[in-house]
Amino acid sequence: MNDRSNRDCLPLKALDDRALGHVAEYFRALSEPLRLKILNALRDEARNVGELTELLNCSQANVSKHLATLTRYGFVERTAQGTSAYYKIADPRVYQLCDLVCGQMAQHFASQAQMLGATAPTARARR
Amino acid sequence: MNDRSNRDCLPLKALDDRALGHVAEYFRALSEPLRLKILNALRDEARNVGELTELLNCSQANVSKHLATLTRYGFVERTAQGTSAYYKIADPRVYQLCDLVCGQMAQHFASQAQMLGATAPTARARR
DNA sequence: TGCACCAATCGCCATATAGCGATAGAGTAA
DNA sequence: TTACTCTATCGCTATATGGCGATTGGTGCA
Repeated sequence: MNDRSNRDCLPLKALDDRALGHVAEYFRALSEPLRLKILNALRDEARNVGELTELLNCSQANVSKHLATLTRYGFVERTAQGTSAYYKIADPRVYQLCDLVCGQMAQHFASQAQMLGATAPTARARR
Repeated sequence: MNDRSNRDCLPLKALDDRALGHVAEYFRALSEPLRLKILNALRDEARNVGELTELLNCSQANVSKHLATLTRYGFVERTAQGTSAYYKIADPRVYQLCDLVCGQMAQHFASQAQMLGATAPTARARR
């Protein structure tokens, strides 16, 4: 890996194939609703697996699996405490990502709505 | 803060399940290396499918399919020109997303390396 | 020790999708 | 028209992964 250079940010443009694959994996880690829910639930406070299982209304096995994914990519941190495992947000900047996406989505939907309103009494075209 | 203060950006915290699913889809659209390559190739200029196929060294069918995905989520725009279809970036802010991810990844790797360096004389693990 | 609880992992199934070759369809030039 | 080019789509296979129930492993308590 010839990855010296800037400490905190290589622009996407300069990424080689391997690094680009890592970026893709990073996005993939955020591409599951349940994982986003977990991040949401951890926004203000650390929680253990049982609490998350109850909050998210799904199986404990699933929560554990998704927490493992989030941990692997550095989104959350694990702290053992008795027989429990508490997870907390490791890097709050992940919310910047999500909020940025929300903003772009909102604008995308708005422009789509505008386009539909402007051009189409016969909607459905524009494929 | 349950108010929607900002017009164009609902914070992730306030999203209901459906919207959260959309955010996840958005991230998923960016979770394929080939799609990121396409966005990279379109960073400075519009290109048609044939050009992209050659640049990315993969099948034309794949390029078309991925372009359809990127179009569906509003990342690129299609312009027919003769028998060709030219694609260009629709919202340059997607690069903000990618660069943000790159920065977070870099920091993540750095802290991992530091952790390994502190605890492990056997380097090479790096991941 | 034995029991109770919690979390992580295993095996399995169902689904989604990236990739491929082949083909259809639209546009252009002869 | 016919022939050619370019793109989009179809059918298919292989792979990845989310979800589930069951199990294992670890910790604390009686």
